[in-house]
Formats: sequence, structure tokens, C-alpha cells
Amino acid sequence: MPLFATLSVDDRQRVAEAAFTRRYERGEHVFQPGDQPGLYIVHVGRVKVYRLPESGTEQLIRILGPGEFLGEAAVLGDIPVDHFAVALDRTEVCSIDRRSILDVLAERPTVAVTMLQTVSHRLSEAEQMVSSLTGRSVEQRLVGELLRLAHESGSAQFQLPSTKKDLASYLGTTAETLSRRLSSLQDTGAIRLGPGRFVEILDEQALRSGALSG
Amino acid sequence: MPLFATLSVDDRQRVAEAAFTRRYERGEHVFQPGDQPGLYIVHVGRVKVYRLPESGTEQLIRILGPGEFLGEAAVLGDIPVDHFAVALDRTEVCSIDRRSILDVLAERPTVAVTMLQTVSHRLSEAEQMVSSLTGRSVEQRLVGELLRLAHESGSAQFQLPSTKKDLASYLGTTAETLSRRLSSLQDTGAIRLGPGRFVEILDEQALRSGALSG
DNA sequence: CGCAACGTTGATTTGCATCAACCGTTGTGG
DNA sequence: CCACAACGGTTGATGCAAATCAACGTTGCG
Repeated sequence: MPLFATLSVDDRQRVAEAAFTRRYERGEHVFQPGDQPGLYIVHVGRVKVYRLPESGTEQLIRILGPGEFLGEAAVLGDIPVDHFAVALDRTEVCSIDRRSILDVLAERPTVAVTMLQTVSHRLSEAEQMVSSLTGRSVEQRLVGELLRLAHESGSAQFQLPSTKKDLASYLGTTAETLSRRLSSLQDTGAIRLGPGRFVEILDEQALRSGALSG
Repeated sequence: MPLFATLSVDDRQRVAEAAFTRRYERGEHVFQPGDQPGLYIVHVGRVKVYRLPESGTEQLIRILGPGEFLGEAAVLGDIPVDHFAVALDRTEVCSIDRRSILDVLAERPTVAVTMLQTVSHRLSEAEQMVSSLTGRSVEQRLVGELLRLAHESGSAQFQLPSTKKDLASYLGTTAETLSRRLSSLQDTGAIRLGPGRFVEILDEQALRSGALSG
């Protein structure tokens, strides 16, 4: 969902006027809880957004690539930032403070509508995830994600986009359980695991049917 | 989050021009999967939005009261409706077709920004829920909800806003488990269950501490 | 009155988290 | 350049929260 690719040149220029760009090294935080609310737009690289509950393990919210934005909840709700955002690569992010982005939105309805579309889409995905977490097993969620990744890459062979630890967190499970489920899918012959994060879907039917029953 | 209460009179009038109002009886559906996308604004009564997964039980998404809107995902994403919306009471809802609401949004930035704020807030809640489903027990989620309801009603005594079945669905559990957890909270003396949906919080400290450990 | 939906309690099963040990890789500083 | 730490990943053993299946009581509505 690269937001800014879909904006008109004119709108993009207006947004750029309000923004200022910064580079981040891998592992450096773009923002943390307590920071001033701001809207951030990824230019180059990837940014991981996550939550760190009081007593619990890191919860991955999403990973953003070029053209995508983050930090809108704090800006729009005028509430304290309560997420972490960390650069996964050497990254270029432009940031816009609350006042400025509100000005842009008031002035450019198309920017507001585009953001609205993106956030609405994210909400749908989050609701899907809530359904999945209560109604489907880890294996079913994993299969869904593998099929999605294959579809996205346009091939039965692809690389997992993040560490298995992060993928596990994203799927609402642990690294151990994810590892077991991947192995068991490989044992049934539905997929093949290569070196690193390589995955190949060998039998989509088997994968899907497993997703229904298992 | 009553959206339309926060709009200016002028904006509200513009929206009203694009809308047409209909009454629904209790149990009547406002929309169903396959219907034309449209934005719906609740005027009177309550509307329940839920999903019905292929092989699974009803998943409650949210219950909307006066001033709140629904159906935005299908309108904005231009995708088929995939939720159900049913009137919980005798209800008055006004609906706006896709074309008309997009016109309004393009013309009235404040309407778009207001919707954006609401959707963004819902997204935060959904992300919270995802965290809760993976990181917290049913009892902890239940306690959180009870405290929220008490806070909302401004009193330690209140009525559950929906059936226990719906509450269970909303909390991502089953009616049986919810019943057990409520009983056990009563046994510890943290709450008292009255007739119907009455609940009284007797010992907030006990409730909170249980929510941390249990 | 009688049917449906709601609600409760009990018995049983199970998916998954947790704890723990271990291996390969990466990167870092002495 | 090697040693060692840190991290990612896998595998095994164990315990438990919660789903499921089942039976029954309760409420409310046509």
C-alpha cells in the first residue's frame, strides 16, 4: 500500500514542503513511546513498528516499505506515542509535525482521502487478524500468510520478508511453534524450506486443505 | 466516538443532503455481504457489525450507537461488502452511496479528516485487541473490558451493553468460558453479578491484580 | 403455552506456550 | 585472527488455559 505513489505530483510537492528528511542506521529508532506525535513517511528502506507490553514479548504490528506512512494514530488522536518504530535497514524517512500535517490535510482533501483509504484498509486487515486469532489455528494463519506472500511475489518460490521471529510475532505465536508448523508442512510435502528464508510452495492444494482442517 | 456530533452544522447539512434515511426493525439487516458498498450513519438505536467465517461462529466486530458510521471499508476500498450489519433495536440509519460520499469527502476536508480520526482510532483499538488476544488471558481481557465499562458508565455498577454471547465473541472467547471467568471473579469477591446483565465492581484492586497475574 | 435463544455447569481433550538445551552464523573487540 | 558473545533457529519435554461436547436451567417473545 504505498500511499504516496498514488498522490498527484502537486499533492506530493505540498507534502514534501511540510516535511523534513532524515536518515537512520539499521537498528536506530525512528520514534519511541513518549516522543512528540508526528507523521512519518518511509522513502528508502524498511521500518518495523512494534509494541512492547508491560510484561510480555515484543508484538510486531507491521513492517513498512517505501511510500508507506506511520505515526498517524498519535497525530490524529493527539495522544502520546505508544509504539516503537525501528529501521530495519539503512533508511530514509521524512517526518512532518502534527501542526503541519493537519494543515496539509485541511488544505488537500485528496491527501486526507488517500490516507483514509490506507488506514481503512489497515483496519480491515487488523479485523481479519482478530478473526484469525480466535477462529483459526497457527497452522491456518501460517498457510494464509504463505499463500499471500507467494501471491505477492508472483511466484511459488519466495523469501520470507522478515526474520522467523518477527513472522511468529506477526502471526501471534512463538518462534518455536512457527518452526514446528513449518517443519510439519514440509513433512507433508506441501512446501519446501530452503536455506535462509527461502520457501517454495510445492502443493498449493495440500496447503489449502490443511488450512481448512488443521 | 460519535463522528457526526463533532462535525460543524454546515458539514452535517452537506452530508445530510447526500443521504437518505431508513428505519429498521430489531433483527433486520442494514447490509449483508454482496450488497452495494455504502456509508451508513446510525441516527437512532444500535447496529451490530459482525463477520461470519466459512466454518466458524459469528465474530462480533463492534456495536455502533447514534452518530457512528459503518461500511467505510467497502466504500473506500471499492471492494465487496464482507460483513453483516444488523439492527439491535428499532433503528434509524441514513445511507449514502459510494459516489455521493466520495464527492462529499473531496469537497469537505474536515469531514474526511474527522472520518480519518475515527478510523485511525478504531485501528488502534483493533491493534490493542490483537495484542490482547496473543498476550493476555481471557480473564485479563474480561477485566479490562469490565473496567472500561465501569469507567464509561461513571459508576462501579452497570449493565453489560450486549448479550454475554456477544461479549464473549467480542473478547475472542466462548460463552462457556466467559461464564466461568465471571463466576470465578465473583467467587474471589472482586465483582458481584446481579440479575440480567447487571455487574458491580466490588474490589477494583483485586480485579486489577488478578488481571496482571491471572 | 411452547419454542428459541440465552446462560450455566461439568467432563474431556488439545493446541500451544513455556522452559530448556543445543547448533550455526554473525559480528566485534582484544 | 581467533575467541566469545549475541542472536536466530531448531528440537524435545511438560503443563495448562481454553475450546469442545454435552446436558440442563432460564428467560423472553410470538
